[in-house]
Amino acid sequence: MTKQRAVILEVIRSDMCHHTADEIFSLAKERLPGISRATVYNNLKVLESERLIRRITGDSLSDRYDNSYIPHGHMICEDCGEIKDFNLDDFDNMISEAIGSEFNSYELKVRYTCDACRARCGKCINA
Amino acid sequence: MTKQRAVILEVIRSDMCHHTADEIFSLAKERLPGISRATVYNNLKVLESERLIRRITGDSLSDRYDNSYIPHGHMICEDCGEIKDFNLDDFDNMISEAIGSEFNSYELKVRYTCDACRARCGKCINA
DNA sequence: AATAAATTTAGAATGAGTCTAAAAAGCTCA
DNA sequence: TGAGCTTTTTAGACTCATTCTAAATTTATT
Repeated sequence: MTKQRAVILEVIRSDMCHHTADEIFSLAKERLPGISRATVYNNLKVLESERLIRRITGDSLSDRYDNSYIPHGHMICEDCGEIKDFNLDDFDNMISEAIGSEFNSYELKVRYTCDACRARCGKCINA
Repeated sequence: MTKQRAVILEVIRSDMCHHTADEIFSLAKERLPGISRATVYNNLKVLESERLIRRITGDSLSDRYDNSYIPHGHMICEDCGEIKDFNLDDFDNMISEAIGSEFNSYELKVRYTCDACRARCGKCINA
């Protein structure tokens, strides 16, 4: 565990946001000004292979990283882009039954409009 | 509906595979040799906005396209990469309850090892 | 300390997808 | 039909996230 790797892990664990590699790079840079982008990418891979974080794909142009390796649902507001975690009871068993096999992991993304964005009347000039 | 758009839609509908934009471009080119990559990308967007196809992200480097707009699960073998569709009973209601809101769409990907790949003994020389 | 192995770094390279501006094809309605 | 307008297509330039590379540095091992 190099100091770079430790800082990257701390950055990811310091909040519940789902940061992009570039955001993680910027945040890590505040503490290790010399850190390189490649180091961030390298370590994100290592940390995921060590099951300390989880990459989540397809929410935006760039991948994001979750501070938990354990699969769970992500709900994404299509208006403001906010991503929140959620869980489904007994979901692992449901999936196994549905696909007729054990599985390694899953990714579940739900796109919706959050309350705050729904409250805003999209048609108003003052929206 | 231009002839380019029609051919692209036919390519996607002609099988149950989940093709990449580049595969669709190659297949369309067999029928319309002059077709351009940009046209394929443009039309994939148009077709999805018309709810005739669905883009699926994060399975590989490039996005893939599903010949159905209706959300359903994808099971992806981590060994051979094959993607198959599957469904979960009453899943829409489950999600709504879990997130406490209506939603627009979902994406569900399960990574596993398919029977064929599991049958192959990864350690054999003749695998 | 000496050697080997792993990590970091900067910058070049890759590649999916987007953008642009000009040409072509489709519409519309007189 | 055809003049004028809109939409689509095309080729190629461009963007940007990510990967690769090779040299320098750090860490681990004897």
